[in-house]
Amino acid sequence: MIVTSSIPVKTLERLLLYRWTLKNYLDPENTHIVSRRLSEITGFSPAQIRRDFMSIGYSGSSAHGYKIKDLINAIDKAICPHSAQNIAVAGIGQLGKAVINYIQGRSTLLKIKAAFDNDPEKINKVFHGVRTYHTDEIEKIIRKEDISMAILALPPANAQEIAMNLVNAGVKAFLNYSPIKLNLPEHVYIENRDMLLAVEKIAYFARSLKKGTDENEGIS
Amino acid sequence: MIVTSSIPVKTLERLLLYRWTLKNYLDPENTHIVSRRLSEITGFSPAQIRRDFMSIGYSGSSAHGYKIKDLINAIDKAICPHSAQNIAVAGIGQLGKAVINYIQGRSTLLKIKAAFDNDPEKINKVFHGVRTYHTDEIEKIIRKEDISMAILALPPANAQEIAMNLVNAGVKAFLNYSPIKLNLPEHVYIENRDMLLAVEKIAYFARSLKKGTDENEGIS
DNA sequence: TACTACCTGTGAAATATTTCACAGCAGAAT
DNA sequence: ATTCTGCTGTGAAATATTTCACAGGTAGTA
Repeated sequence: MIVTSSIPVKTLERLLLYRWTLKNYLDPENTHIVSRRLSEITGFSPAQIRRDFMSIGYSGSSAHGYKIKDLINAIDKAICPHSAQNIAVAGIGQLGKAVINYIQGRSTLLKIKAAFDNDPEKINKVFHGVRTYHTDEIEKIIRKEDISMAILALPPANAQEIAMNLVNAGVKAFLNYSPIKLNLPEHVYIENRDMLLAVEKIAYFARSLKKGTDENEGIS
Repeated sequence: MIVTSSIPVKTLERLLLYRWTLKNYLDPENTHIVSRRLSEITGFSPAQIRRDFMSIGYSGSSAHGYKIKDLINAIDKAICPHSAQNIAVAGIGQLGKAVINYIQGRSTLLKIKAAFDNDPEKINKVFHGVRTYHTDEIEKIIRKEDISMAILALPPANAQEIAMNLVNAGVKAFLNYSPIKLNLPEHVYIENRDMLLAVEKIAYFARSLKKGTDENEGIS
């Protein structure tokens, strides 16, 4: 058995997107898909798609392309959880609730099991099946619910401290929507999703494309 | 004068982060910064940081490093708007409101000028200074307010159609939080931010890091 | 002035990622 | 059975991105 090293992050991201796309595409009419078609849908090149599937060891047929059901299974095996992984949301303001709204129920194995906040008003309220606890209870609840991931949707002032508490309780990976650079131990994974930076990024492209007759005019 | 071609996307992202970091770092004590220090804060290597600044033509001093104020200006000149750019939010549910909450007021030149929804309950309400209009008015409002960018926070069912209406009205770039692959003309820029994919991504790392004594065990 | 320490800017090397291009296969058609 | 078509898998090339490593600069110190 070949024990390959880990999948490159970019490949991982594409695989997740293929998986999601394929689930939508699959129906009795469409049991198979060829790389060119998937390319049209996702925007990645056919060659890249084939290479990505190669990287997880899935082979298609030269006549019908890839069998969608098997392909999804292969992606699952390579990069999706085999057992439940539980999530906490820190900060149960508008964004925290939006995240719960958005995530909860969309995955069978990834579940939000608790929310944390320090506003007494919010404690013990249940939203979409998620109970909010006081941040003092992080240690206890994280261990009790076996939570290994957290989504931060907090005001920046508290984010660092609360993230550190979560790490100490056993959280290994963060999705950080708070506009702050977290300073956490090396072994913790952090994915930053600052909305303002995202808007600034698209603003750059909106400008480049504004009057552009061609696409290359980043700096003038 | 050298008219370089456009900045690579990854460099752009880092520059935006430097800019934000530097703004926080700047105070009477810290007028200058060296690449090593900025590396400690941002996690990018000193060589990369120097090269990024090189790419926008900003030079530091070999004695004191980079003068923060000038550096921020140089980044502004290279990648930030020189005049106002207006934004619309499509879908004024929990996520749409969270986005407005988060963005509005954090940038002087990027402003959310309108929201769209088709729930009659929401029309004409004003939230953080942003009025919600019916989606039928997209064409009119986008042109009136000179909006070139849109943030999509809609249920997937409507997203494609509304995005297309926005494009027809003149929107050039999208930040898409709806879990859907948009099919829009080539010249439109789309930045996808599906939250579920983001969670699945961190879940992958949470697993790899769970019991790992070393960091390379993506597939076992 | 001379020496030290530490920094930037950058060519060149290293690495990572994507694309090219084609051999080889499998079903369809005749 | 043979030919045709269109697809996958993949070595090799191309491209993009990051790091190395060091020349050269500037301030501080004696």
